[in-house]
Amino acid sequence: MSKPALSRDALLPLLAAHVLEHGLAGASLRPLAKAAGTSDRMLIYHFGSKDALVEALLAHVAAMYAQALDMAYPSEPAASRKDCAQRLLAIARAPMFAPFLRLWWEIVAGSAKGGKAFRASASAMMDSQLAWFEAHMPPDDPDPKGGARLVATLVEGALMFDALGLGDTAEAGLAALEG
Amino acid sequence: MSKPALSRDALLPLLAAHVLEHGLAGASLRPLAKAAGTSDRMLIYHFGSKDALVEALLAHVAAMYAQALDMAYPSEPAASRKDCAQRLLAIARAPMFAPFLRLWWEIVAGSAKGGKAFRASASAMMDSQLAWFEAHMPPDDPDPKGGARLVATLVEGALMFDALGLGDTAEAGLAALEG
DNA sequence: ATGGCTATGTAGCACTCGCTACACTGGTAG
DNA sequence: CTACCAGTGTAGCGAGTGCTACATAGCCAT
Repeated sequence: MSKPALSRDALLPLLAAHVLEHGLAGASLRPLAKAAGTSDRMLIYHFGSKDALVEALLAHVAAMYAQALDMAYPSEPAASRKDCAQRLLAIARAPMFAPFLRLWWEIVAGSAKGGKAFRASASAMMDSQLAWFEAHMPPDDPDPKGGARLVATLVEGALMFDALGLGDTAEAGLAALEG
Repeated sequence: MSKPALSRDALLPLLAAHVLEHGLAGASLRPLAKAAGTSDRMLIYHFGSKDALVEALLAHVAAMYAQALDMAYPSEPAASRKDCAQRLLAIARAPMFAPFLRLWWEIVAGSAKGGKAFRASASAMMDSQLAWFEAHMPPDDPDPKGGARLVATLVEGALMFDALGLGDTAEAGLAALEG
């Protein structure tokens, strides 16, 4: 109420940009502060602690991601689930998403290790994505909600292969899908 | 030739155990050394540098993983790709694999960021897994190799949802698969 | 003007990091 | 016996970590 926390909002985009470029793991206060044009002293002042900063940062990145998905909205409806998965994979592979994906796997790893903030951010990003996927399912799909989850599972699996440099395997997997 | 590097082999299992339990990200020399009953001094002595240690460690973990897969070999053949994916997912969810999965997502993240050792380890683990999956495909599958890649994509995607605490979504996705 | 609030700069603390210098052991080869 | 050398313990270096103490500048209400 009385603490509008002005500067957090101004800082977060700059911090997010730095993290998207350099990764979250090795992000320490002084480089982050430098990237945002301020000092470590002020980051702690505004966010209270590094943990709180990371939490706010992850929430911000999730919001950025949701917005980026909206931007990417081209999309005639797909002909089949397979077609849908292949199209969505192609979109996710666009260069603009590469930094997000690099960060995404860090978030998944953090979430797997039990990080609360990581999991919250991951859920937010996944919710955006599932909703977006659901909106792109073929119009004649008998179970769009389940289909979207299937497609999401496929696309995420394929993106994992991409992250490993095994894009071919991802292609082969999707190609083997019936439909 | 003349440097058999005895102790590396004795050290690696202990180091691997520590990393599987505590994660790779925050693994620094002194705790690692303590877990292995030696000193940071000796770790550097035996491995040359921390990077080299991590590289050896990841290779070792990949070998452990391949062996763990063999141990888990129960397996009547599956009735369908869907059945296959669901069975393999159930196996991957067994408690004995939980530490591997936690570490796995760290490796994926490291690989996505371009880490050479991470990628090599990930490829080794993925190769084991693909071979194992291929051996568990339904016997009447027209394209076992492609099918195995499809199933792997599905299982990895589902495991990612698990890591996010969204096991239900993973279930829903697999359930929506035809067959 | 005065006091209190938010915001900021400068220094620094206690700690951990990867890594190294130095001294010393034991065993083995000449 | 001597010389060497792989292996090990102790101590420490320089850099970086999250965070804090202290002083101070500007602003706004009394």
